[in-house]
Amino acid sequence: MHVVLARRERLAQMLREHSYLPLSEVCERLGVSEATARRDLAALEREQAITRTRGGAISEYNRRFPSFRDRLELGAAVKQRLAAAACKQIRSGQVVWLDGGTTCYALAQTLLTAAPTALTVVTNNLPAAELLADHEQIAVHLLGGQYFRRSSILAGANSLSAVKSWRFDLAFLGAEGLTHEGLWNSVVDVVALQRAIIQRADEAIVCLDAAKVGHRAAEFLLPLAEIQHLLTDALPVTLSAAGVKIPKKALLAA
Amino acid sequence: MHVVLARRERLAQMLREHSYLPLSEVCERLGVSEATARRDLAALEREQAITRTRGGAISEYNRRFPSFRDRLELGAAVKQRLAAAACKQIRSGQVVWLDGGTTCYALAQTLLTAAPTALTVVTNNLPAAELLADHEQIAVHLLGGQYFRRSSILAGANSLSAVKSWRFDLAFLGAEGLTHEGLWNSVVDVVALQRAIIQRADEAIVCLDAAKVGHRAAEFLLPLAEIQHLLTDALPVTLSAAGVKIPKKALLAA
DNA sequence: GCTTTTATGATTGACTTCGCGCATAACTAT
DNA sequence: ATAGTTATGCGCGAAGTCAATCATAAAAGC
Repeated sequence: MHVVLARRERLAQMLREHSYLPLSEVCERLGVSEATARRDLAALEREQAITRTRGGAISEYNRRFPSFRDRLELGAAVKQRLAAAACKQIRSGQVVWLDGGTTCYALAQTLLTAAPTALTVVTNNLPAAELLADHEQIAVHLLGGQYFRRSSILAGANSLSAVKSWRFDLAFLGAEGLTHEGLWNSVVDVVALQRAIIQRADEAIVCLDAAKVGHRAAEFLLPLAEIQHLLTDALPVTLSAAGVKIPKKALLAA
Repeated sequence: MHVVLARRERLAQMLREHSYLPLSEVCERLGVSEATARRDLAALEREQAITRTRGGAISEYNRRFPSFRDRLELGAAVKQRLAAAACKQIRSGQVVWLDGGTTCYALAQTLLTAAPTALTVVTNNLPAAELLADHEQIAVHLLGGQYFRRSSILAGANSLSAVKSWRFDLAFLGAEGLTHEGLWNSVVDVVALQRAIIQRADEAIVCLDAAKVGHRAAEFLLPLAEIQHLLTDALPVTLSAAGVKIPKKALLAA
């Protein structure tokens, strides 16, 4: 009873390190027959610890950047439209901040293909960093900080002080909500970081899909008046219905 | 001719993002038949861009932390012995630096299972950070810096200044070579970083497998006299044969 | 100690995936 | 245009994978 749980934990561990293992190797490493290996795999899959594939199993598919992929699917089309619009704001050679969250990740995806010339991207968004690290034209810098696996970002006091050594030409920020009061976000550390970034950026662009208009979150980020640029797919009607008054010149077309 | 290469690039891209795709989805997303999808997969596998599995393909297995896994296999048993010994030096509640490289990654692996109580791990080693981020008892902090995919570490000027906000109880360092002159490493940025870390650590432990004794590398790190602790599987005979004279009390048993 | 429960490994048959060959379609180059 | 090259889709047999069943071995409970 206990020995089997330990073995399964070991298996989950192995998968965590190897990301993919064919069944044959699972058998070999665990020293069990195919049948038992399959049973272990099935058990772990029930616990949502791994994902089975024909002939083996993977773990990273679930484990890495958890919930990130799911959220990414939500409103993917909208986010890509926003990302494409955001991409146009970027000039060659600029130093650009990329915020955490799926909206900014979508921008990273767009950059990867529609990338301009040389660019310095600074981010606390680990999936985005992984993605862009491939690109020859883009130098990727990760901000320091504590690693929060849930949100796949770096944040905390160290991030805050790390920002101080940067100046950004352009900063793309995400947010959880937008009301007549202004912008909202859910995590206090993230809000503090975003404020620091805005201070150090020549231009700050808040990227926000229409679904977030009219919603609050736990932490207040910015009053409306201080939003330099808002990039959204929300219609002017939607914005004014929520009491959000933004000067036209601050609105970027998606 | 061109259209097929573009499609394969798109496929590689898709895999980069999804890490695993079953054949059926590849067909669907590419809008081609199974046969063509297989051919594309086979082509990309020949280019070492992806790894095929029965029923699909993965990319991260190859792409993420490239060469890291390969190096990890080399002398894995030795590295694990070193890691186990290193682990014993760690006390509860300490702030520990974990260097880049596979030797320190092995230490992270050991920590994951044989973990003590609460611990703060600071590192520029991305694979290690990913691995440890799961652990409830371990707070993982990533140092800021430029992301170098080849070595899977963060380094550069920003890392150097980020170190200044830390103090470490314990620092585990890797190195590429050890001669009668002292320690060597291959990358200048890494050496600078290591020096800064040593300055800010109460105790610095250099972890080094026997294969590296007697080898130089491009950059000089530390003279013998300044090595506080050396953790190695090399025999005293081997060390003295290479002219490496280390006080006994500085030598940690592997 | 003996019974009950649980875990394991082998076997079986249904099903899936694989790569090959071939015919057709698309694309190049002269 | 037209001949040659390359890419594509389908069908096939071979090989691989899967879940279910069953007999046996190991553990657990009383």
